[in-house]
Amino acid sequence: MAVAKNTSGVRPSIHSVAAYAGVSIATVSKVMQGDKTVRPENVKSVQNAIEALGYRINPLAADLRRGRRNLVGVIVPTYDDPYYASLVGALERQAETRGYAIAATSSRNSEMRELELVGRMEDWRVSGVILVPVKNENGSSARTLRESEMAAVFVDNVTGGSGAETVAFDYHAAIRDVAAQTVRLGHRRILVPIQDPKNQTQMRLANYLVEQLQAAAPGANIQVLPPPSRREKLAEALAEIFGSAERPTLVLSFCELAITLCLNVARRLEWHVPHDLSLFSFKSAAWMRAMEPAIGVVRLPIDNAAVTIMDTIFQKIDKKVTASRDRLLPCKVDFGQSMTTPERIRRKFG
Amino acid sequence: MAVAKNTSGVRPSIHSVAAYAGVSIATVSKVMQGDKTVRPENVKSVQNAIEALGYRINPLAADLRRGRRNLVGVIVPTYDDPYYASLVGALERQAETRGYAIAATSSRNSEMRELELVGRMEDWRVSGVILVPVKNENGSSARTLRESEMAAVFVDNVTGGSGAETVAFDYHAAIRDVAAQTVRLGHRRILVPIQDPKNQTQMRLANYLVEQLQAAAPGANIQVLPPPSRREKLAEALAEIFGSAERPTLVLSFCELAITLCLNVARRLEWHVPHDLSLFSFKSAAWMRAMEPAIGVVRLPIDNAAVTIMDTIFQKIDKKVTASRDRLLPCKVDFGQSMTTPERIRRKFG
DNA sequence: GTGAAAGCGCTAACAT
DNA sequence: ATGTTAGCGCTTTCAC
Repeated sequence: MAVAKNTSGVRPSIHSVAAYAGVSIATVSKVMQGDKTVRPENVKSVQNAIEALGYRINPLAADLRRGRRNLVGVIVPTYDDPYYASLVGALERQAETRGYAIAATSSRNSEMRELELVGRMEDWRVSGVILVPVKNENGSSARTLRESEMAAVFVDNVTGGSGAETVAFDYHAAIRDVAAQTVRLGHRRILVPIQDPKNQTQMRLANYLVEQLQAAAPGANIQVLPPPSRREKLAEALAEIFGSAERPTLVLSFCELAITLCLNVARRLEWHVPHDLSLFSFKSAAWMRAMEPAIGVVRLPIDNAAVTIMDTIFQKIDKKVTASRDRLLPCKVDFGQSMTTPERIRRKFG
Repeated sequence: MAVAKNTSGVRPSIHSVAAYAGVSIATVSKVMQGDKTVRPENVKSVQNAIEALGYRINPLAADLRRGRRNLVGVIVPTYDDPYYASLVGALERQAETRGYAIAATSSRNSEMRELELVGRMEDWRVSGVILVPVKNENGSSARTLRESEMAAVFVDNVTGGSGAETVAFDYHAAIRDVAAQTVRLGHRRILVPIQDPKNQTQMRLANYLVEQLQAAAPGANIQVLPPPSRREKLAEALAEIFGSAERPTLVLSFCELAITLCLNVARRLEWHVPHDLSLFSFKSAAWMRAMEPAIGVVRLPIDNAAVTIMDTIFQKIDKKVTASRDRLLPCKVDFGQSMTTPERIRRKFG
């Protein structure tokens, strides 16, 4: 039956409920936490009081008293990376499945701010922190975090082997796949555009790619292309590269923009992808999959990652701690139709 | 001078600081809030104690006592929309400028969840809530929010004129610009793909666009294309539309995917954009700007929006309340090079 | 200018 | 099974 809800400005406290129900606040508290040792009729009258008054527990008071909160902090470098945005959403879902909420923050790619945020999480008495580090899990904010009481999991930008709990994507396996396919197809002139030389993880991966390629195809011509100081110059740089006699037959890109610009070059020169130019992107975007031909991409299992991350952090929160592990999640390489052998390219351009 | 920091597991409380400094906790509290009535030497010794002990205020306790928090809740439909993701980041910055933090959550496009989140914000005793409604500012969560003690601002998916405080983008002006340009160029066969018929705001805007076009170009053939049940069917639908004799000369798209697919069609049929097919996208994505020719887009002033939103909500928080207003932010129409007259199309196809 | 004391709303011993 | 009580760490009167 619907009851007239409390309509005054002040929110009812546990005392109001106790008074209304004719019991003590301890009993109300017990009912709130589902304690089984309360007489059914008292449970009933407390529930009535709660309903009538529109009572809701004050988590500030409860958490202050209990000394801990069902809250995990999340720190990502930026929301503007669709993967991080998606990760935050997935973590929110996972946390709520377990009766927790997340406190999401962004470090804006600043290690200094990252450190501040770790401090803020400590102030907020969160149970754990999920940190996607700006750099890696060995910086000062990471150290502070590990030395704190809070459960900590480091995600994505990690080196591993540092004794911290980490969850990352197995980019290396993906890179090996792509390198193998590259060599199998016979490409020997390869362009590798990168997005941001300051992104340590990306640089390590680009280097790993180059190593793999050079090991499997000795003497291959591999050009790593950092972004020019002015973004608009990238188009010019690409135009020049593709105008040269030693033009690449394949682009393996860490940079979304470079993919777009390569498509522009191809269209202008009436090259067809993949027959005149092969493409592959390590960063997946929806439009790349919708293109014809579909651009090959690496896709990250974000939802799986969120599950793994939350499993991991709750093991630590619940003190079911074993040794810390580096967890590696396989990612899916989807070659699409954007890579083929460079034969036609050779025929066409010599 | 560096001092040995407190290294025990427990965090120092205001009592430890008071004891260390040889003053009362009231004095420590005053020093923490910058009260001017404390003797300089006491300020000094309290600061020493804080430094020595590594004291940090417990915001849970402080906020519980004070009855309010320097926190504003943010509820967006999803983080996966780049605009919302970007908005959350911008709001985070703005809030922190004013000494506040945000509590970001996503309603996952569910009005039910939106309502729950409003309740959660109330439980959390936030000072205000910034709500990007799933539907509009007249739903039950919005009503609950307006009836609460919390300052409320509704953003983006709003109808206006409801007496609530709203901040939205002036899509209508942008649509009028695009419609005017369309008519000026002489297009009379126009395709309008939409992303999601359940998105009320988008539907209203699409209808407004159609009205504008029909008013300015009576008898024009305007086809609104909702997404097929299976996403993959969209390519087929487009192929069919562009294969017909009455093929559109212009696509005004509310759907990013449709733009990509139109480019595919154009490439396959060897049509050039804009000479054989004109394009415009109401949703801006980075790759569209990098294309050659650059696709015309509408860009939203997200940073301005964040400033306006925070200004608005702080006026309400600080009780500098006047009447509620509907604020409209101009957005930038950037036509790029993807629209031209349909002359060549007529010549080519009759 | 300072400190004692009350209390924010809750949880958890502990006594009954 | 229930109630009393003592705090959690802080802010804020209000005497002094």
